Amino acid sequence: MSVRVRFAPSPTGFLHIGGARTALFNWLYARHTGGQFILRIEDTDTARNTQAAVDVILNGLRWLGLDWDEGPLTSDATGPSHGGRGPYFQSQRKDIYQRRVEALLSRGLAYEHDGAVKFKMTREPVLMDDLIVGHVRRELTDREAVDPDFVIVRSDGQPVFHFVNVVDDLEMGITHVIRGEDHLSNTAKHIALFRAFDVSPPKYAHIPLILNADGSKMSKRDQGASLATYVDEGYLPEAVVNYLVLLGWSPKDNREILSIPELIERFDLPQVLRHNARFDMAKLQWMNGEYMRTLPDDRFYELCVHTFARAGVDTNRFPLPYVKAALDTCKGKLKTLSELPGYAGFYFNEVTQFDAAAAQKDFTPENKPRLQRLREVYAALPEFNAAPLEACLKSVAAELGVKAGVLVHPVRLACTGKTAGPSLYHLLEVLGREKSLARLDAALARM
RNA sequence: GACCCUAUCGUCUAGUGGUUAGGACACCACCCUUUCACGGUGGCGGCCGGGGUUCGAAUCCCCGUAGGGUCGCCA
Repeated sequence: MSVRVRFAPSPTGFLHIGGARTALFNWLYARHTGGQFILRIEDTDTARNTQAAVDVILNGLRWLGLDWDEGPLTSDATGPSHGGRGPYFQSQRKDIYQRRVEALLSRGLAYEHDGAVKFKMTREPVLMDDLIVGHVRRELTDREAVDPDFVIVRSDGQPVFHFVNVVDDLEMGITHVIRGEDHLSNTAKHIALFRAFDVSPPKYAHIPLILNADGSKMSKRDQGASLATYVDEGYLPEAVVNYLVLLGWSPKDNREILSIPELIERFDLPQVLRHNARFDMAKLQWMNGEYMRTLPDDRFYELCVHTFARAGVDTNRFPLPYVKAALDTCKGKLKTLSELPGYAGFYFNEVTQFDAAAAQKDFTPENKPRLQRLREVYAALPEFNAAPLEACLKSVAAELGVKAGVLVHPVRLACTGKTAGPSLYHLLEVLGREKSLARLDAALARM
């Protein structure tokens, strides 16, 4: 029997990073086994479920590169979809739920109570055999001992989560339910429901949760809880995917940077850990830097141009070769794209602000004649290229009897406004003689 | 309160009875580079506690403790 897994988010307006990982694990399992990955939208909460909220989910999955074999094609609940087990929006499946409720009612497995419909839950402990957690014997809690039955249809006619979730998994032929461990206790209810329908439940695999850095539960409000944060802050989807998969899963051989094809080949449920993991932003940053460094040039340019555009810098005003040359000096030096405008903005904007502490130290009266001398030499340089620029600076330093750093630091500050940035000689070459000398002059005027 | 899950460096993890407890991120030092980043070398740092079982426990069992989850006419 072919594997069928699903990701069934509720469109609340954002995609939780934990949800993204759940989707990833499901997707990887489907791809690993040659099965189907199904996307189902649990939009029963009509009050807050909007089409825009569905787009957040669809776009988030697309950004991560998690394509679904069955599910909606657009965020329109009544719109087109892929697959023969639709509709894939719960809001469009009311008659299916209705039929299932009636079936339970007619067989005496559910009953009406205060206008709602309650399911007759088993009084016995439920045994589960989880692919990750193992054997679990779920006893009734004290509250459940008083009344184990639970509502499956509210008095307003709306079926509840536990019910629709099970009915859909059943109708859609889901074979493996891979979801967060927060659902482990509820699984007893779900298993009982499957049995009431005379079908054997799917296999369950409960994955550990992602916690905040301090070990507390990661909720919507917490920094970094939304996938959008990583999109906005210039992370690469491949880095996010790689980082996420390592939270609760291990390839067991000390390797950490793994490509998607490698992940698909190696991912499996038995290697999923049982304990929760804390989110470590520093490690994600490191990993993002690793991916940034190996990005193909064209994609790097494209991402950089977008990043500048979002920061209000239109790089299209500059000749393409200039833009590319400028970006080439940044390649491999950034951990995230969001650092780019601050790192290389000087290529596209005038430098009006200088690092205060550095200016105090470098823009001094005694440095003025030194910089003036270097300016003269640079002005007369036949070729304004990195190699001669470096050689010249060094010979001027020697002539002046100072270390190269004495000239390097003020020049960098004058041309970029910062103390850190691309290789000095290469950035001067890209900037060109005219701009470089103008910036030197502006700095000299301040000394 | 009840029920369920979990527990190795600060963090992510390897480890399934015998290892000097390994790797990665972070941190520190040095090298490379007169910026930053990368890279290289070295360092710091861990089996939650207590009982068992065993010739021998990070590994198995029990009890604590701690963290997380669930007990809704939320999903």
